[in-house]
Formats: sequence, structure tokens, C-alpha cells
Amino acid sequence: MKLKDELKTKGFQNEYQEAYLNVLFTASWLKSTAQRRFKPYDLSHEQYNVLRILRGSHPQCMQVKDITGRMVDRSSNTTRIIDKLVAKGWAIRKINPDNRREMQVSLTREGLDLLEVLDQEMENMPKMALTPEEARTLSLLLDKVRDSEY
Amino acid sequence: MKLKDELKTKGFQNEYQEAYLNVLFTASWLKSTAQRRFKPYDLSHEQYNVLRILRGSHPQCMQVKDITGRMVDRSSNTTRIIDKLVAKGWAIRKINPDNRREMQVSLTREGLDLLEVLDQEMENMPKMALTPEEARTLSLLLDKVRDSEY
DNA sequence: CCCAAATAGTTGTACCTACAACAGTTCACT
DNA sequence: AGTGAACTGTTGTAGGTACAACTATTTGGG
Repeated sequence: MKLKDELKTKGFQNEYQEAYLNVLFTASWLKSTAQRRFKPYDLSHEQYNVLRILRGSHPQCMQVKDITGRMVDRSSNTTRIIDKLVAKGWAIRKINPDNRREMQVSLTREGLDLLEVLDQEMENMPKMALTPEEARTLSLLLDKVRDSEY
Repeated sequence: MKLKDELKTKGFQNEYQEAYLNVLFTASWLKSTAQRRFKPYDLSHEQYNVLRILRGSHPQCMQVKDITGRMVDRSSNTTRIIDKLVAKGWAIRKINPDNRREMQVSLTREGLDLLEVLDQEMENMPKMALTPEEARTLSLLLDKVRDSEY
């Protein structure tokens, strides 16, 4: 459906305002549909994001700041998300003995197993109604948006 | 900057995953830059959204559910956002005597004045680095994304 | 060697999101 | 008229976001 109808508005000031609201609205839409899929696993979207990042360097562990730098949402509080993962037994957090300021965060066997189940779940997810070419264009335009000095 | 570099990743599974993450990342980026602009006015992004919706039907008042239906973030809790607006004197909430289930929410003079100041602020905001045509394409692609059954 | 600055991470507070349960009010049907 | 369903909005709880202050540790210049 068109954004205009979704937001029940009469129209937008210009194409930039529409694009701006559309990015926010679509992100919220994508996030909540994904969230619904994670629900049965007692997992939030952000926690999933961190699990995948950890798998990216497994079996090597990662520092908190490296995880933060790879997160989709930069201002999220990595410490507290890791707290949850550790509490559920999906990750381990240890102080680096060589530099006691740093943490060594890594996945547990259970964390890896969970990710494998989630991989299946994700594969069954219906694809976006875009051609590969359109998906590439979309990414390109979004990259450009972020190049503004906004 | 390209998403690949922003997220310090080696690459994506396919163009759909990249587009997906790019929508979320860009939305988060846009939101936090806007938030920074609202900060001096003691206003959050969501509160601003509701103020604008209320102005859309001013001087008529609106029901809570109509406001919700026009919000960019559908799952946000409209009651509690209105609580804040009322507490700051920007909106008024009354029970509709003809249907005591409904609320009549409307802007105060102060709310309207604040919006006028914010209009100025928004005009000074640098524009997206897109051509009008690109902005239209972006909106079109995002509308398509939401047409998936995700 | 010492101490200020830099670095890594945690904590505090206010607000927002997600989802479900709840309460009051109105409607519709018999 | 009476009652159950539907409607409108509020509240509860757990988790996430924004931003700043804080602690612990390491580093580097004098």
C-alpha cells in the first residue's frame, strides 16, 4: 500500500518528506514483522543482531566496542543486550586478563545451536517483492540518503 | 558511506539482506539525527509526530485511535505519548460527553506556537542528497517492500 | 616513576516499544 | 430491558534507545 494511504494523510510537502517518512515507516514495519518471528525463541531483534555478529568472528571472541561498531542500531546499549544473552546461556563474557578494561564475549554451544535453528526460520521467510536489480537500487539510494549532512 | 563499511562486514548473503539491513540502518540514522534537533525543545521524535498529526486536524480535536492510525510507528503507545504532551501543556485531553469511551485530544496555543518554531528549524535542515526523481523512486521501492507478505 | 588523559565498559534516568490484560462504555440482539 | 460482544482507551511488564555520568584500567609525557 502507498504510504499516503497507510498514514491516512492528504499528501506530503514534497518527495523528500515522503521518502523520509517512508524509510522510518518501512523500517518499523520490517522490524515488527521480524520481531514476531523471533518471539517464540524468546529473542528480540537486537539480541539476534548481536548473536549473528558474534558468530561472524566465532570461535574468536569479541570486545564490546567491536560488537557496537557492527550493530545496525548504533545507539543501543550493547552491555545490556549482552547481559540478556549471557543470562540465557547463549554467550559468555570474560575479562581479558591481558587488558583488564576489555571484555571477551563469545558464543556458547547453545548460542550456536539457536542460530542454526533461526537460519532455517529465516530461509522460510517470504522474500521481498523486489527484483534483485530493484534491491540493489534501493540500497544505493539509502546509501546516498546517509551522505547528506542532515 | 556504503552499508558494508558502516557495519564493518565482509559482505551480505544477497542483495535482499543488504537492502533489509540498509532500511533499518538508515532509519536509525535518520531518527537519531532528527532526535538531536528536537532535543533543545525537550521534545522526542514521537512527540513531534503526534503534534504534527494534531495540527493536521486543528482546530478539530482527534480521538486516540485516529492519532494511532496516522503514526509512523504503529506500535507506539499513544496514550503515554499524549500524557507527555498534556503534561507539558502542548495538548489537552477531554472525555467526549457524547461517547464516554472516546477522548478528544487537541493542541493548545502553546503547542501551535512550538510547532511554528519547529517549522523554522526544519526548513534550515539540509536536504537529502537525492534528486526529486530519486526520492520518488526510493518511496516507490519502499512501498513495494511492504507489499511482501514478510 | 607519577599523574593526567585516553580507553573500555557499566550504570542511571527518562522515554519509547511490544504485547497482553484490563476496565469502562456502547451496541446489538433477543 | 438485559446481556454478551465489540469498541476505546489505559495500565502493567519486560526490553530497547538516548544521553550523560561514572568506574576501572592502561598509556604516555614530563
